[in-house]
Amino acid sequence: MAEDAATDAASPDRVDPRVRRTRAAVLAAAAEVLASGGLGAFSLEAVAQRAEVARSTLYRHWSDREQLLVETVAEHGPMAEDPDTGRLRDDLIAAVGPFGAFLGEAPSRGMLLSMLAEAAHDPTVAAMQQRLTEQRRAVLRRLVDRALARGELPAGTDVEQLLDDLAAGVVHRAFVVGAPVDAAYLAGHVDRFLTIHGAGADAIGPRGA
Amino acid sequence: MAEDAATDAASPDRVDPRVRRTRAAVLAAAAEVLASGGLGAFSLEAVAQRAEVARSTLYRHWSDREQLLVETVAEHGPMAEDPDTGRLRDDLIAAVGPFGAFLGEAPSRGMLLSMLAEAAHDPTVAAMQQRLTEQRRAVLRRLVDRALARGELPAGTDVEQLLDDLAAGVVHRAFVVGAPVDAAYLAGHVDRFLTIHGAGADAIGPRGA
DNA sequence: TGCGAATGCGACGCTACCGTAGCGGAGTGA
DNA sequence: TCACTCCGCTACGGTAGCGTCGCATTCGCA
Repeated sequence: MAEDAATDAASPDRVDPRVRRTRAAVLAAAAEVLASGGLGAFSLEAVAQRAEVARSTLYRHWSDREQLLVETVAEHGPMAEDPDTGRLRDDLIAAVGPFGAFLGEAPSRGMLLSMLAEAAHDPTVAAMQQRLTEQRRAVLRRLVDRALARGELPAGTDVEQLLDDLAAGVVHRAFVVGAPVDAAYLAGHVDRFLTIHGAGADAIGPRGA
Repeated sequence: MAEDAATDAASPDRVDPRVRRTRAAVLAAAAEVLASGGLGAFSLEAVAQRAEVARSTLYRHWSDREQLLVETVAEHGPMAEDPDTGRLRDDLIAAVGPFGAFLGEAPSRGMLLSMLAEAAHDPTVAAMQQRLTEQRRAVLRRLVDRALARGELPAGTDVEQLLDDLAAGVVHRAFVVGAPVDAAYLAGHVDRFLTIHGAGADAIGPRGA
């Protein structure tokens, strides 16, 4: 399936540039379609047209609609970095920022919601969704663990609870309130939860404040 | 449209029991279809079959698919009571409990997610969704205001923030974690946020504890 | 320049669903 | 009982999307 190009020669990294181009264009187009029109608009016809690619070409790279949907969503999963500014607050803002901006916009929010909705009755999508969530969470957990080791947080801190609180606020704001997850919100949100979880006063607010 | 039966006679409440039965059966079936298969499975064919009703009958009560979808979702919106136990904690648990149980189950969770996904690119659904959310929020706001008047919460309490925190936790647990919003979770969640928001010690935990 | 692979194009049959229509039967209320 | 309303059934034309196929064309690479 996906390793067709990798098995035909001794150099597995060599991929026909046409293939690379086509796949990239299609996946980008698929994400756009999903974002703007939701699952209902996600037809191979629409994707092909947007990608300026023949519909038959899609079947040369993905076995069916489901396959393309899954891979499209998987592309837009991680969205988290692993900054190391030496200060938990700034690490969190740097890590969550891009992802928050992403799902704070209506189109991408629609895409993630479509995925969550699909996951509710499709084990394949649900498993992938679970995997992506854990992936993002792992990044944040690393940041928090480092801060804990530095003594920025009390020794008995419930890390999982902290991560839940952090994610809950962002998710609620994006999905329910429908407001942008911008820098100002994020800073306030992070500060609030650092306070709640007993971070020292010097760990909260803009650095040096 | 909907007031056909109401305008034909002097007694506006009288509705042909056959109509009442049919509408109820269809709306229930529609909710089931939406919950189990998501938006993709929400065809009039499927709804009619599940409701054990002729497809043509649907067109006698709803103008089109969209109409039926909106009314189906609107039926399952409020889900909030207005208990008055005299204690905020118990009020909140009583009010959120049924709704939490509803969206904690996979099928109904799927239904709400489908609606949210649709709302992301359909103004009609978005408006309705917004209305339902505010409706639920208003119930909770009333409880909190009462508690504030009773002195259960500090005078300067940020009520909207409290409501956000409450909703955020529930939404995150149901939609992202995918865990049931049961009584045990809810009690812990409410207690945590009452503590955070500075409620007196006697306002937290099981009554009398 | 020439070979092979990837793509474009158009067509095919198939399925599912939409929205409409008309007729006969059955339930409802006076 | 009788008129009226609602419903089941069947069929229709139309649209949209799926997945497949064969052939011509273009592109990448040696």
